[in-house]
Amino acid sequence: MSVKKSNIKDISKVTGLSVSTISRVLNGKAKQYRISEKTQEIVFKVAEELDYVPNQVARNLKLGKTKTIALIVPSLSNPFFANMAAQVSIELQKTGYITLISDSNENEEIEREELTQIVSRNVDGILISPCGNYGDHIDRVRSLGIPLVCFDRYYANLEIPYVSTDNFWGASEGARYLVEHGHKRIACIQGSKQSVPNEVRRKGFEEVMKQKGISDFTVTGSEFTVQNGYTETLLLLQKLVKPTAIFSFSNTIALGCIKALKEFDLRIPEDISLLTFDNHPYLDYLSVPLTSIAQPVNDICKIAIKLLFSLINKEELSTNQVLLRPKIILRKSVNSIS
Amino acid sequence: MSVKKSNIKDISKVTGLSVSTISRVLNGKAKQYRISEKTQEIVFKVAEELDYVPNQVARNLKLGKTKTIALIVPSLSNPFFANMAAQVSIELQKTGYITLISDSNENEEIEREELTQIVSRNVDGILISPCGNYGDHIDRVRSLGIPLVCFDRYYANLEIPYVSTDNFWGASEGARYLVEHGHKRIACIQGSKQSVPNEVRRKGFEEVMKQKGISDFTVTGSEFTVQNGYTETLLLLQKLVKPTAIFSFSNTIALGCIKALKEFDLRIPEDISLLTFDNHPYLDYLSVPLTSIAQPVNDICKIAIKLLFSLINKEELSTNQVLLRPKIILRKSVNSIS
DNA sequence: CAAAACAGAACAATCGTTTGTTCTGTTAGA
DNA sequence: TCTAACAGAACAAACGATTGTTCTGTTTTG
Repeated sequence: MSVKKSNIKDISKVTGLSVSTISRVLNGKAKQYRISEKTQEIVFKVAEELDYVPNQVARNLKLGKTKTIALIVPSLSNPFFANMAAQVSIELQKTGYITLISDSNENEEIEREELTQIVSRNVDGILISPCGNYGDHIDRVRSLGIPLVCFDRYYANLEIPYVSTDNFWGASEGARYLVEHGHKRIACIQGSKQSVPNEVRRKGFEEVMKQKGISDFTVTGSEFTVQNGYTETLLLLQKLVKPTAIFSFSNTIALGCIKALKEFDLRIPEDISLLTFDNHPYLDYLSVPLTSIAQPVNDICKIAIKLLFSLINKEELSTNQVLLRPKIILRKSVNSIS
Repeated sequence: MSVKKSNIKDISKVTGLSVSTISRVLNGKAKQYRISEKTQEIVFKVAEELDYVPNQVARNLKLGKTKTIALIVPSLSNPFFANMAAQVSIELQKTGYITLISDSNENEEIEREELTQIVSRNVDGILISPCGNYGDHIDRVRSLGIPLVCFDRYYANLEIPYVSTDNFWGASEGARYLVEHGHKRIACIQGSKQSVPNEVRRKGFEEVMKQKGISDFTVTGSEFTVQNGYTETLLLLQKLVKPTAIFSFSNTIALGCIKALKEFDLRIPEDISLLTFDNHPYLDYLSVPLTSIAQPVNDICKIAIKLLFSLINKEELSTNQVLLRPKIILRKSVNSIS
């Protein structure tokens, strides 16, 4: 029943040729080492017959390359990162690479452990959306000479290449959009303060509030979760004077908002407007289609991969810190008020 | 800048001990090979100092084990599989395993290639939700002695262990639920006919139609996609006599239904009822919360992993083909009609 | 015709571990 | 005092590939 996998030695035994010759033929180095056509044919034929597939583990040990990229995200169940993972996996597939995946569960400790695991597996490169405040473990990996690119989340103070959304611009645009629609009492519900994108968004938002001379705004919240959106919205609704618009910093937070608003029988956008970061196919089908600031997920992935491969190939990077502008997708959750 | 990773030889050089001794200490086999306490201390200390992490690739080559599990799904961007992936990744993490992920993109050819890649990497086990009609490539992997478990989708005719939803029961219950709410014209929109779950669901549905003496039903559609749901719903709405209820076989299909219904200004459930397979956090927030047949994703993952580890540990399996009952989550998309 | 040149393939070291076996002292027993 | 027993550690062969080097004939050249 259990047919053992065949290896290069099996081919050697069957053909009577040495393993080195076989290896060379199979790696297309026949010309270079002047191996005869006839020998090549034999090798290919027998390899085929034996259903030979090179043992990558052995190959990797010798070559120091694994044709493997690791992807570390804070939460695979978050559609945003799931999409990233899908993209990356499919993109890497095309180049013969395979993807190791790790969900750090927004836990820096786990992230550290997984990173160690991954490094010990000699991956050729790492794509990571780190979840913590400190990047020392990441920087150590980089100083080990392992190509690494951050995406979405990053460390502004470290010299680690990253690709992310221009969150300042996005948040500014979002804030302006609200203000220009007449909103003067705006509540922002943010995510994790440990996350650079969150901080940048907050700054962008606050900057516009200042520019526009709006003082009646709040920034609350602490996590990129439905629960956080729900809780913070409930708190907002307890206030005597309610905000006219909520600016949510993630799709998950927005869901929480919707839930809370529904419980209070408040309509979007008639009673309160809602603008959120992150796009998702579902947004079109919600009770009220949400106007959202769509991050260029595709481009972020593609560029992150491109940078990573540049590092792997030891090419010079012209830029290694990239910010891409998001796009505001207008739906129906923001009302014009006078 | 680039500090090289240290290996067991470096420790050997620093301590003056042989690599075998160091390996034994580090693997907790000191007692067994009577290595003195003092020597152990030295080894641990130096290993720590050198920031030593064993090279898994070398270890794997020697041991034939990689502490790696591969997960192959038809589409990571489908929330259903993304959730699976998140679950699996986190679950495996706990046992020191790491997850290789592959998105076959509903393409059997890609699935084959990825499978080859994965096998060549000596993974310890494979979890797969196969996307094709034929399981020969899967069976070949199994006959290679590589532990493999199918989940969600499987091959009923092959002796490959699987864990899935009791789709017959789920579809029957769903169908009964509709009939008992007075529906007599029911349109079923199915997904891929290549998928066993789809076929089983269809049979469950048709069985109930027969039992209940309902002849005015249809089964159409061909893909688990939004587009398919959209198209098929549009077609249904062209008919002179429209169905009173639509039974969608996936969350993606349901989204397509909603889109089409919206375009026709039809309300759910007043004008037409909608029942769907798959649950998702978003379903609660849709314009009308969808009543759904929730697959026990968590349990499927846990059991699939359990089976896989049984295979890995060469334990006897009492059962290796498991079907778990889904749960109908009542929301508001199905109307009672008289 | 001897030596050089070359074609064609084998040899052997290596990657970083693990592990069965062997080696070297010291201690205990007779 | 001699040997057996044992503690403590080193040796060396794998695992399956890759690759610089060497080997063996045959052909070409002067």
